[in-house]
Amino acid sequence: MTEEPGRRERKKAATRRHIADTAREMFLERGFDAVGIREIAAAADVAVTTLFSHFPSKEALAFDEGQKREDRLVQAVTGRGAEQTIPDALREHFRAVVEDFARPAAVTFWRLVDDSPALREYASTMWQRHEDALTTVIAADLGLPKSSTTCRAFSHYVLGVYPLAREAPDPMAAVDEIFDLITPGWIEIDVSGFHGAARTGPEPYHGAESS
Amino acid sequence: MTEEPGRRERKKAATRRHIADTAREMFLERGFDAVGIREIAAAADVAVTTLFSHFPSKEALAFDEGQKREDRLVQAVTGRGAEQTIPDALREHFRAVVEDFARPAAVTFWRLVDDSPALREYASTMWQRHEDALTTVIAADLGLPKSSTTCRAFSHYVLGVYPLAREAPDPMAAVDEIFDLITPGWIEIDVSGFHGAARTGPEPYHGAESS
DNA sequence: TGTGAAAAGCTAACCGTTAGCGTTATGGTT
DNA sequence: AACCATAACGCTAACGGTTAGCTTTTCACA
Repeated sequence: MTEEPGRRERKKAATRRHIADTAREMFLERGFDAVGIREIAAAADVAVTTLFSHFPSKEALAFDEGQKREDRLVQAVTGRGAEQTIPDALREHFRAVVEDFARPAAVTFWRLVDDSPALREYASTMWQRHEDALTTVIAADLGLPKSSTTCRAFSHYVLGVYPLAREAPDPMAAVDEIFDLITPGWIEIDVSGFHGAARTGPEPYHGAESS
Repeated sequence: MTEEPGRRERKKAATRRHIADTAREMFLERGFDAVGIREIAAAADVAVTTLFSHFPSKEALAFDEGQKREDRLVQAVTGRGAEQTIPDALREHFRAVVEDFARPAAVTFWRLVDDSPALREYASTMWQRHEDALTTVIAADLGLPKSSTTCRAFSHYVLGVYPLAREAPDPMAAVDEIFDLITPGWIEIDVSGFHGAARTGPEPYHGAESS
């Protein structure tokens, strides 16, 4: 599956990387809104249609690692230690994310985002998608239906750390504050399983899906 | 202030209503994405520029009562009874919202929204704006800074009921479930004031705003 | 070497939105 | 009663992101 990619796929990946790099440079230099798609395509020496065959939108050019971010989030839940609860795993994950946000490259990137309404909105819809992914993986882990209100509420609450951690004066403290509010008392009200450790063999939910 | 509007403002309001009505009809008949702005303007017999002088975007044509919704939400906090806590006031508010969602007109409207990615995204950014408004009003009510992590986390959590209440099989139960999770134990960890009643004279926060 | 498919390209548009500028109607002021 | 500032509306033309339709190039594999 992940064998030698072959020349074709290597070239494709190279084109993709070249477009993204060119765009990022231009964005950082002149701002997201001040750079047009046609300009980027010209600068990268590709056709506009080629650009859109690699990226679904202009915003996706700037936010390239979005999928990786989501994968890491899901991984934090599925790949947690056998003795670790879901909230603890997520706290650990977000502490790492916050450290990542502090990197100089990340700082300049997020400044770029803050300067563009289009990018800000794209970011918040990205958190939304992450929320869906987190709900799915937690529900699967606990053997609950994806539509479980508690699962959704929990994921929604947790994903709130993204914007908070970016805007708080002390992001790491904000993360801890958020997770400290998830007391056993809160969670145990409805889903005692949340504080259980990782399952060895998850029992998938087989409830009703549609009428 | 709210005196006789005068012929000018009456005509303006009439134009606005006429545009919105025309658009809503067309949307319901053919779907949001299948109707173009130029078509709507032609059907309402106004210029495209006139349309955009009344509504900031195509989506705003469908989502007309967005601002009213936000006002009611804020009102639920500021206008709550002297003996009512913020969570209780919000629970009551959202129970009413859920009943509103059940109206036949609302049902068809939200079906329209669900069928259009553009409208769905617009809705979620609307919840976002509501979140900001709720944070502001709660922070003011409690005399905390707007940037208070707990305030923001709380507002974020609460606003999660909008999508949940729309998608849950039993919306009313979902609302109660969400608010039942807000235990005194949870809130008291950080903001004991959340469970206090309405203030008679709020003491505004005077802390540091920048650097 | 030939063949089929993926990748890249070109042209020309569509669609939401806005800028620039002119026209008319209205409300308040002299 | 004449007048003017301005709000409301209209027209034209464009901008910028995105896509459809179709051709050309590049590669994998026989």
